Amino acid sequence: MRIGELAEASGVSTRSLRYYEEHGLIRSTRTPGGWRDFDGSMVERVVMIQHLFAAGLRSATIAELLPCLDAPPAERTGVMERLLAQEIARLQAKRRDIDRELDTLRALREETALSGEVGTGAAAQPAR
Amino acid sequence: MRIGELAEASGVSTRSLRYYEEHGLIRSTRTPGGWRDFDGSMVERVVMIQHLFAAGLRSATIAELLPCLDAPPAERTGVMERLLAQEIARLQAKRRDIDRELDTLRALREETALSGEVGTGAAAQPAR
DNA sequence: GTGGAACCTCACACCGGTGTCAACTGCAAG
DNA sequence: CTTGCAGTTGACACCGGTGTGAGGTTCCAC
Repeated sequence: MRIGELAEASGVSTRSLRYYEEHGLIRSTRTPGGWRDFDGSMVERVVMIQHLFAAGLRSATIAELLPCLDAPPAERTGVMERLLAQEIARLQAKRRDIDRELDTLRALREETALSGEVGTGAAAQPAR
Repeated sequence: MRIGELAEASGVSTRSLRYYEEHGLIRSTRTPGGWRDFDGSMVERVVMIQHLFAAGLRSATIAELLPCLDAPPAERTGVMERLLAQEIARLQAKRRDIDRELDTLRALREETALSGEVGTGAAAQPAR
């Protein structure tokens, strides 16, 4: 499939797809005329890449991580596992930040609503 | 207190403090010679601003939000409440995103660990 | 009154993913 | 063969918080 199709199928701009390729996140063959030709499996991968970007990973990290998807299990290295663990930890930290700020904002809101009531440590965790 | 002290006390660079002031996040008086003079209460505020940044708020949003901290409750407007509610909603959404990304990464990790097991929708939510 | 640290303003650079424009070429339908 | 859309590369801009440096001024301790 060509870049326009992939863009439409994955919901990512052609600009971004070229960027992904340039940075080794996706691969393509070329037609004799130089047009990119993508494998259908790239749709799924591009979507995942988007998720990883959304999670705050940078392209270099994703590039290191992606071999997990391609390589036969035997070749998966401890490096990748460490990378994964690291990213997971990062996200967990971020999650805690957000929780803390949610607490702050909720306290602020209660304060506003109650006109002066000082919410010391409000904000229980409602089910997600 | 002057900018260097505030920087040290809050752990934020003087550059950033000037930026915060420029964008209305903190205020200062000036000495006759033009040096910034910060109130001691700014330390706490700067720390909070940092947290809000960490949670992904942008300076403009923080600037709109901060009056909640200053204004006596009586003067708090519905606008602020709406803003608060909006940011809370945004953070909650972000939190859900992060949870989803954590799922993705955890699934990837399991896959790696299990050598080829295809994790379709893995990753239960372990207590935070 | 003087040295030097701390401050001032202004300006430019960076990161990294994406938008956008320019100038050019491939491909397929008429 | 022509037309025109879709593709190609390359370059520049943007966002927003921060680093950095130049060139000048203020403050304070000696």
